Amino acid sequence: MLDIKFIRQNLDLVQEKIRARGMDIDLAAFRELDARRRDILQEVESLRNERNTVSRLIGERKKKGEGVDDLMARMAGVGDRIKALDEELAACEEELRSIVMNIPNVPHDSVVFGRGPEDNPVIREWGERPSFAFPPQPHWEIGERLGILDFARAAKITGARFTLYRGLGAMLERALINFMCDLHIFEHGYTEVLPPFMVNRQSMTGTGQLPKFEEDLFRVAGVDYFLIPTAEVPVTNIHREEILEEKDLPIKYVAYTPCFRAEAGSYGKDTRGLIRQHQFNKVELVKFTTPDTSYEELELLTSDAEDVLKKLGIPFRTVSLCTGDLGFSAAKTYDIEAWMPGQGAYREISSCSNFEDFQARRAQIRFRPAGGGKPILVHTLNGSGLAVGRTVAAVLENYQQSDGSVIIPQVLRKYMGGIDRIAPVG
RNA sequence: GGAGAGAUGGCUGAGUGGUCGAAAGCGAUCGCCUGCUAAGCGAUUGUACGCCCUAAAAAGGUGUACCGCGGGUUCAAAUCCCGCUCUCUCCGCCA
Repeated sequence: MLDIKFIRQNLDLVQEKIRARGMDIDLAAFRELDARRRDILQEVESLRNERNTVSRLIGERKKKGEGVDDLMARMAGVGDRIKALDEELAACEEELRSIVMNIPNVPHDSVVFGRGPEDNPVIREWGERPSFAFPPQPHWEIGERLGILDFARAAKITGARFTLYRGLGAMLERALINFMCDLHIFEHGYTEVLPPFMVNRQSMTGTGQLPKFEEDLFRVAGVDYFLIPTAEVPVTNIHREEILEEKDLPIKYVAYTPCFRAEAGSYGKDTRGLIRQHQFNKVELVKFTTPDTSYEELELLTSDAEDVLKKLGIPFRTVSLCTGDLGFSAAKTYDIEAWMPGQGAYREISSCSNFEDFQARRAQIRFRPAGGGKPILVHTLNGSGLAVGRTVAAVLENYQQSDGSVIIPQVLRKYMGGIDRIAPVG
């Protein structure tokens, strides 16, 4: 969420930035509620002041054995008035809060204006797209033919948008998870964490999934817990309501977790293959930084994620999301898109964002400056490093051979007992 | 699942209705002392939201709230009552 004071002082700017995102929120209601809140606050606080003063006086008089009837009479009804005003204030603040919680982050100045994905500028491209002497197959066909991806049985076990990995397919997924984690831990200096896969409502609110996006989440029956849609949620909330030390920043975490998404409203999109699943594995990078280093750290984080594709030898391009495509909480986002020859398209495989203090304010994550002084909100960043299922898809499509087999990229072989190829059975 | 104990500031820990935002200690910061370090002495040391001051901010002044969370009783609640959450101990069950 944005700073209420910032909204109050920059009402027009905020209004304009919301429009650039293609949203329309009327801030007139904000202005009105904000003013009313301060009026009520002043009234109730002066009443409280009176009550505190008189109560103290009653205490003193009683100690001396003097009468207090006149003071008691004066206080009659004051309590009720305070209570009534408190209720009014609470209602007012609740309304104000729901407006502010639904205001998206302000895009960074470097983010270009645009309506949707087609307006995202390409920042860089890497790798040479492989050429094939045969029509390259999409990964779902490769996977089913090799007997390593079984969508039909997953549908029987659970339903649509689930996958059963089998044999070397399961091993490939697991190898990728280990390869990615090791790379980020040993070469990029991240600390590994393994968080809970369910979180409470407060955590979901802290990172911005709630209150606005509840329909995208799986909720656990019986308790108010949610399955995590990304490790960003539990990992960012590690430091919720904490004051960190500046010397400890930046803090860099890497976490492998499964992710669970309801994918409401995506019917008919990406119905085949590993691209859009209700459950998928992801290795996530999360950083906590000072405000003046967060954009450098975003570049580094993005390059850490790109490094995975470079080491796997998979061509990709990196785009910067335009205002119309930017997520609710992000100030700036780079999407890394892997080349998928079987689909003849680049597909998102990682999304790296700087949230500035938007999540930190909701989650109250601060740091104490090195020289002392008041705590300052940290900047939070995260990015996929990478989405594992989509990486399996990219490996299958980029490394497919004319005989129907798939070569295992060199860097993964030590994670697969030396196996260098997935060959068709028989 | 059953029984019991607990939750107070950066940390330890006192406080069972009235000048308690909260003793004491530790830690931290500043100053003094000291050849250096240590020790010693003195001072300062929570967060949020209003208002005043300010061009604005910081600083300062002032008010209010916060002693796990939410309600209640009372002129007055860290303190009494109710509900909830979490932690610990014991018992049961269990991967």
